[in-house]
Amino acid sequence: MPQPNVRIAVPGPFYEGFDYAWPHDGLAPRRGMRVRVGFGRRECVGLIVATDVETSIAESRLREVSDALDISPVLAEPLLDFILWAARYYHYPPGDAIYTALPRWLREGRPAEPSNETYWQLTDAGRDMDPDTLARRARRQASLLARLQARGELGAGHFPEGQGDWRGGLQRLTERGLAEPISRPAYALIRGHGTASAPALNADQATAARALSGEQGFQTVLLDGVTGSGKTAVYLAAIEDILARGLQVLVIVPEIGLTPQLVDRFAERLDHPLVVLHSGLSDGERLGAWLAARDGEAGVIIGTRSAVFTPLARPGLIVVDEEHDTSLKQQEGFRYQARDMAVARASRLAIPVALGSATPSLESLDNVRRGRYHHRRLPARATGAAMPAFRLLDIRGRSLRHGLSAALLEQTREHLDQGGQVLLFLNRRGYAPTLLCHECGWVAECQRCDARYTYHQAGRRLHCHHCDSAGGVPIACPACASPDLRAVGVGTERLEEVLSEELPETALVRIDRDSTRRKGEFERRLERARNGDARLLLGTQMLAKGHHLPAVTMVGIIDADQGLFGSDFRAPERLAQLIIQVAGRAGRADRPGEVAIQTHQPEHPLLQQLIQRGYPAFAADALAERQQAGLPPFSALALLRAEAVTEEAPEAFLAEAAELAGAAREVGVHCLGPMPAPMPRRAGRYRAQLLLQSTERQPLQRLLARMTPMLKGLDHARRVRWSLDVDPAEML
DNA sequence: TTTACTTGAGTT
DNA sequence: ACTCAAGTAAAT
Repeated sequence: MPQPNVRIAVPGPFYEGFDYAWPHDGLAPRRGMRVRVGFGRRECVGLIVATDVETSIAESRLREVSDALDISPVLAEPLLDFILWAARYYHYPPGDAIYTALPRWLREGRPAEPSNETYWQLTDAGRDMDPDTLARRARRQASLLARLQARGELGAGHFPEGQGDWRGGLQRLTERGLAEPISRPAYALIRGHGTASAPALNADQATAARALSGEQGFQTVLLDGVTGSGKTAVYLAAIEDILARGLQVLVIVPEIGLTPQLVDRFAERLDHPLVVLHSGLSDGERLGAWLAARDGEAGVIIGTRSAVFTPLARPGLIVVDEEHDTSLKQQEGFRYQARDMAVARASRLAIPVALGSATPSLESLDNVRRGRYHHRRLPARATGAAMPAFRLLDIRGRSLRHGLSAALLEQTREHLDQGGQVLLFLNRRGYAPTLLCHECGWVAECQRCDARYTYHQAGRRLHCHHCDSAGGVPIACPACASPDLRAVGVGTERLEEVLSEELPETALVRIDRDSTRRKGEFERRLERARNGDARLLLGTQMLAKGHHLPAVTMVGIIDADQGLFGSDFRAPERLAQLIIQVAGRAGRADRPGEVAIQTHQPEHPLLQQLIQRGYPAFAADALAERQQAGLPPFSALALLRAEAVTEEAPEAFLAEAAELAGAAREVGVHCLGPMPAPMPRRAGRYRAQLLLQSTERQPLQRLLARMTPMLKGLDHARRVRWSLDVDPAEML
């Protein structure tokens, strides 16, 4: 009798599964179960992607599955099919795609069960015992008992690392019969208090929340509301509805930095256990949270982009917050766009999905125009504060004191004098982006990149922001020996120096990656900004994203020009989003805020449109430009990148790939390149790229489906590292 | 002749 | 991706 065969997805660059015989004595194979298989000379953990397979592999060469690792699928069929669909869409090997969706412990073949955690509860005796009556020598036990009585339970999570011998104390309480240890699955649940009451929603918010409560099945709702318009209140109202119906909600947020505030707010409001999924978790916590989502223990799952592949026992709603944010796109390995995957997943699950932003991506706005997404605007500021007034500061021909115009400084002074708080934004850290010899023009350049070194005065170092290499600052010019080396251009470090000279009385806090490197420093500085200790705030985009700074009355953007000249066609969109997001920090309280933007391009039409008529008008114009130029969302792009230590290999590989693309003869697909990457050499490697552009998605997808599996076999394939980026977010 | 590194083929 | 065999370059 022939054995039933299974097809296994194994990790590695394989676009097809591998067939294995299923052992006679084992349980029935099912899709989504993990197996251990011999693969070549090694063993690996793979996933059953098909059963009852008619294999074309000769019986003599067909190997048998070594071990079944699960008695039921770790990935339920709909989720497995969704991941496989995503892998096909991005032309990424399915085995690797499955691996990115699984917690590490499951990839390693550990059982798909939560580990056990021990926690302590009071016994009846412990409940009645007054901690003060414990022996005077047992101070630790008394305090533990008091904490137990206050909290109801204590576990490892309640004690920070290295906080004494709490285990011993609880052990003693156990011996006295006052406490008892309980073992339970470590699901990493955060208990909601459900104490905060629901704020009254205005009409717009209520309509939006109703659209998300799921009666209509799948629909995509673009929640378009300025900062402070109460998007979170809408999420929460919809989430409460969904939870009340016994379903779960998946919330995708762009970055870990934004999570604590959001998690706190959710926990205060919702009377359901929730879990967070982000890169800061230990492997055990991650598995616990993942299983809590899969087994329905958690009502709300809040996570960064990879959470879009989390299993859900009873899916009811997906929320993507800050849907325009670039960090929703994974930039290495499995390069998926989490927002797009959230919409696709919601569609398969027939549940609603909310995309929230004050500055929606042009892609989403276009989907609204095409009738694919519902547009829900939340125009009114829930707090009632007026929108900020914008002002362009023309700095052409003006003398700048280290990048700071007299007008901007003057306006800053006024606001400070009137008791306001001022936020200055400069997206360039370090002291100066260039170190130049005034005598001969020599410039300090990174040896491994086509980039200049940034001069950091704090550490007296030259630092490359692209490859992280660093060097000392030369005392004299290496080319002409002149000692006259000058820092040219402004970074946040220098701006801080200038500001503290100009405004010596003003308490200033700088927030960028350098000043917040120490653990907890970011929170400390943010707190100084929030409580008003610091009157002048200076920072990079770290400061721009999602932090509530209610006292800010003025925002200054030091250099808007970078965004207007950027090589990337999305640069203006990013700049506009940044300006609006930063502006959202201003004027939240009683006084209207002001936003001043320094630029050499005050007549730039997109900039004009943005400040005169707002983001929607800007977006309409920017979309029209995209349509003119045949750029996304009016065409589909895929970018094939290659890099190598030799200069020739990437281009040679891409030339071969271009030939493959041409041979496919897909009408409407254009092949541009090979061309050097915007930064041709980075970290000692030469980089080039090939752009595939198509008016319609379908022919491009067909082309990629045929071409990608052949790339591995190209003559130069082994001489380069290549990657394919479907719907690239940045053209870098 | 031995040993270190590169290159190519193949994984069911 | 990973592993092995075959091939080549340089150390003995």
